[in-house]
Amino acid sequence: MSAAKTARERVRAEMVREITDIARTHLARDGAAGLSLRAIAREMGMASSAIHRYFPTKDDLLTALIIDGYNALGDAAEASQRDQDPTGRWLALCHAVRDFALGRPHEYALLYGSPVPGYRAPADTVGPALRTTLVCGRIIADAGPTPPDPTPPPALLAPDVEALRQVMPGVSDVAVTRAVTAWTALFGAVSFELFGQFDNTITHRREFFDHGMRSLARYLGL
Amino acid sequence: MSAAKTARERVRAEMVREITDIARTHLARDGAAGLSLRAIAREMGMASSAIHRYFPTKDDLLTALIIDGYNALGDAAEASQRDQDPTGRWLALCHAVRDFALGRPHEYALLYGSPVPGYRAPADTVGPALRTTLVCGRIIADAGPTPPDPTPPPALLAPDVEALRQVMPGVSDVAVTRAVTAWTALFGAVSFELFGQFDNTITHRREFFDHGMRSLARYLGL
DNA sequence: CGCTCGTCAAGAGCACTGCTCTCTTTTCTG
DNA sequence: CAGAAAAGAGAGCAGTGCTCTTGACGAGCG
Repeated sequence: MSAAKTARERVRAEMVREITDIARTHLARDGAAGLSLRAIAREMGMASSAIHRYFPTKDDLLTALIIDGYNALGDAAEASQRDQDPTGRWLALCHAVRDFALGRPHEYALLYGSPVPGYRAPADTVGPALRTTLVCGRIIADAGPTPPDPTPPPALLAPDVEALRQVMPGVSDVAVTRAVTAWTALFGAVSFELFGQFDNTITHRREFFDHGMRSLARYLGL
Repeated sequence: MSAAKTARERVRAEMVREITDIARTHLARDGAAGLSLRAIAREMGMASSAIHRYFPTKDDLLTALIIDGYNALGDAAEASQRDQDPTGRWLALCHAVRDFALGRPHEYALLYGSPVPGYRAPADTVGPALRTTLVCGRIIADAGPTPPDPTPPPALLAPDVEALRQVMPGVSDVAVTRAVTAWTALFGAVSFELFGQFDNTITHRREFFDHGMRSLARYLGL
């Protein structure tokens, strides 16, 4: 009964798909703020008011695009995990994230840039968003023990570390916090490159990124 | 001859100041996309068209706000450098950046978040933007030699490293690339916290950040 | 002093936007 | 087949950035 929907429901799903497809095209061309429901409706040959039947609000459309974006990045991140060497897996993940960001910059900005003002991410986005994080967690968990750190995390952070350990079971406190730092460093590097902070400074972007991520792999004890 | 401007020029400068002040208020309340030239003009009791005499375009207003923002962050970064211990200076810088971001989130987003679509930063912004980076460079340069890294940067990166050494004279190749990685990690951590990636995950944000930055200090060999 | 010219403010107007409301048409269902 | 539900269309509201034209004001020059 899942595939045998009524004709109405099938055409509705098709409309939703067409709307998001066109929206993605416009997003890639003009960025998030350039998204216009009226322009999408125009391109589809329908009245501007009719599009609100499918996405009551522009935020709803953005949410759909964000979920799709997280899933696309999650797909890429998971697909990158073919190697068995932890360092190789980490590097593959890093480059998967970077390639996604460079290939679909506006979509990446939607996910990891400043949130669109007035927009509050609903709960539906956290699941897809977690997929990429889980890939990282698995790498850390599979890599085994990490060299001891001279200053372990303070006791105050114990509950947070415990919660984070859910995505990387069996990992030491030190490795958990280092993983978070490396994780933020990865997205910091990608965002800096994408948002122009490296303009007029770093020319060999890919090599620089690769070198930095290798350095972080050692920092992680991989 | 710098202070003794004509009366017209003085009132003009005052108008520009008032516009940017009101704009900053609106920015803090509604974010960058919520900025409205008409709303600012309304609050000043002037016609919406008159504001274009001072800022021909919305982008020009944004540029002014961005330059002010970089300078405010640069002030905070420089003011944080009282300590003599390299690790202390690094931590002070990190917390200065984080405090700025938490205190003026929309302004931080303007500087380090996704660029406003269609907006291209003019050259006037790179000078103020560099101030904060220079603080970091001085810390690294003052700290002295770094422990050797098993894998130095590839030869291809030599020119980039050389260019980066301008902001941290006398620093080894390894330390230069590590500094960039730590630098991106700092802003990655701040952006993740500010843009909600740590929601429902990390509760003791300040302590977690502090611990991560301390770990990066050791990574930097401070 | 008078006159011109640059600056500034104001108003109307254009082309957009998101969103709502009403009305009609189409489609599914009991 | 008739009624209900869903979808489309159009008009309209309030808002936006930006332009153009029209007047007023003041500073500098002959």
